Amino acid sequence: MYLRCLNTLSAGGLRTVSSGSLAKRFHLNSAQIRKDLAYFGEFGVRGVGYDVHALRDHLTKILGLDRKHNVGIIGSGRLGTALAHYYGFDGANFEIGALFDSDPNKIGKTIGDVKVFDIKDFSSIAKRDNIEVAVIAVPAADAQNVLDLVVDAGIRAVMNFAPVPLKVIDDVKLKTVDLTTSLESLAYYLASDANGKNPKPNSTRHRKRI
Amino acid sequence: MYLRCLNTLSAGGLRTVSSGSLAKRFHLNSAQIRKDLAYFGEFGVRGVGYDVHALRDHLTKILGLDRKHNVGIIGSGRLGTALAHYYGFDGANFEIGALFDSDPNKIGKTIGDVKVFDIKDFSSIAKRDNIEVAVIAVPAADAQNVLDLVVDAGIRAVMNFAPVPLKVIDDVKLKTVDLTTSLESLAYYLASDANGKNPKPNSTRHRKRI
DNA sequence: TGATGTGAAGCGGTTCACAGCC
DNA sequence: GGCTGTGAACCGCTTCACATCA
Repeated sequence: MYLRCLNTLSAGGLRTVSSGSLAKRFHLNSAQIRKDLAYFGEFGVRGVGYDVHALRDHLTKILGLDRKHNVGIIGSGRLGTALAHYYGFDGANFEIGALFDSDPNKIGKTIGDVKVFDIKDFSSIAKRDNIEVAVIAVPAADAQNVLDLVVDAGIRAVMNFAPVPLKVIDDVKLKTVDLTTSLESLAYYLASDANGKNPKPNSTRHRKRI
Repeated sequence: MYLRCLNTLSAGGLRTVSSGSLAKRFHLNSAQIRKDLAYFGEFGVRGVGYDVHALRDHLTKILGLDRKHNVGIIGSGRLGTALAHYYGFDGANFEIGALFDSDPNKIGKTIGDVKVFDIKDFSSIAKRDNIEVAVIAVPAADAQNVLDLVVDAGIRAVMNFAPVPLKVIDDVKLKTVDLTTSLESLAYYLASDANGKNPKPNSTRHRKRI
C-alpha cells in the first residue's frame, strides 16, 4: 500500500516525503508509517523525511517485486479467467503462465494468451514454466484436493478463492480471499443498521453475578 | 464462517455440537467460539452444547441472511461479469439485479440474465429495483467517483474491488477487497523465504542507546 | 528547527481458567 | 461429568510522546 502511495507521489514529481505529510495525504497515522518502515531499516533522514524514489526501490525489493513471478491459475471457469485477465494486465510483476482444469472441453483451449492444461500435468508444467504461485479458483468441494496437489508439486505460495478453510503445512503461505463472507458482512451491516443502528447486541440480558 | 460450519454439520445429520467438537472439526479455538456466540446471546446449553439448527437460524437472522438482497455491480468488464455470475449462482441470499457501465457498447446488453444499464441511471434503477448493495468493479481511477455516486443514490453498503483506498462517510459500510496487494503479499513471502527464511528484518543494526 | 526512530502506554482481540448450570 | 459463559490474563498491534540527530 505504501508502494502505491509512493508511486502516486512520484508521478506527481515529489522527491521527498515526511511521515506526517504522507499520513495526511492518504489518511494514515504518521507513527504507524514510521514504525512500519523502521521495521525494515533506517530509510529516513531526521529533519527531512524519506526520499520517495529510494524508499520505493527499497520497498519494491523487500516485497520481492523487483522480479517477475509466474502464476498458475487452477480452474478456468469464469472467476479463473477473469483473474487471469486481471493479473495479466496489472503491473509487470506477475505473469499468468498457465491455466489448469479437469474439464476435457476446456483443456487445450487458449484464453487470452494463456493455454489451459490438464490439472494432472500441473507438476510438470509448473516445473517447466517455473511457476511459483498458484491461484485456486475451483469449486469449494475440490479446493483442498487442488491445494494438496500444488503443494506436492513444490508450490510455496497459494492464493485461494474457494470459500472453505483449507489446511496447509507450515512452510507454505496460503492466502484465502473469501468473496462470499465479504458480501455477507455487508448484509450484517444492513441488518444491524435496520434494527438498532449500533452493534446493539445484548441490551437487556443476563442475570449478572456480583 | 460459523454458519458455513453449521451447514456442513447439519448436512451430516448432526443435531448438537459443543464448542470443543466444533473447534476440533474446523481447526478453531473453543473459547473463541463461545465468546463470539455469547456476544449475541445465550444460545448454548451447559453440559450439552449448541443446537445445530437453532444456532444456524439465529446466525442467519443476525447476519441478515434471512431475506434476499439485491446487488448492483458497477463495471461490466471481465471482473464485473465474473462477479455477477459468482454471486448470481451462490446461495439464494443475494441477487444480482443490474450491471452498470459507462461504455455505450456495453449498455443495453444482457450478461447472463442481467441487463447492463447506463451508470447515469444508477439512482433511478437502484430505487426501482430496490438495490441495497453496490459492488465496484471499475478501474482504480474511476472508483472514488463511482463510490460517491452510489452513496448519493442512497446505497449504504459497498464492496470495492478497485485497488485504491477510498473515502466514505461514516454511516456507509465500505468493504475493499484488494486483489493486487493480496497477490503481492505472496511475493513478499517468497522473497523473505528466499533470503533468511524468517521475517529476518534487521539482524545487525542500530547503534543502540543505553 | 523539524522530522525520524523508538520506548512506553494504550487498546482491542484472543486465550486461559473456572464458576455456574444442566 | 460435561459444557457454557465470562472475568482475568495475555498478546500483538497501534498510538503517544520524546530523545535524538541532520
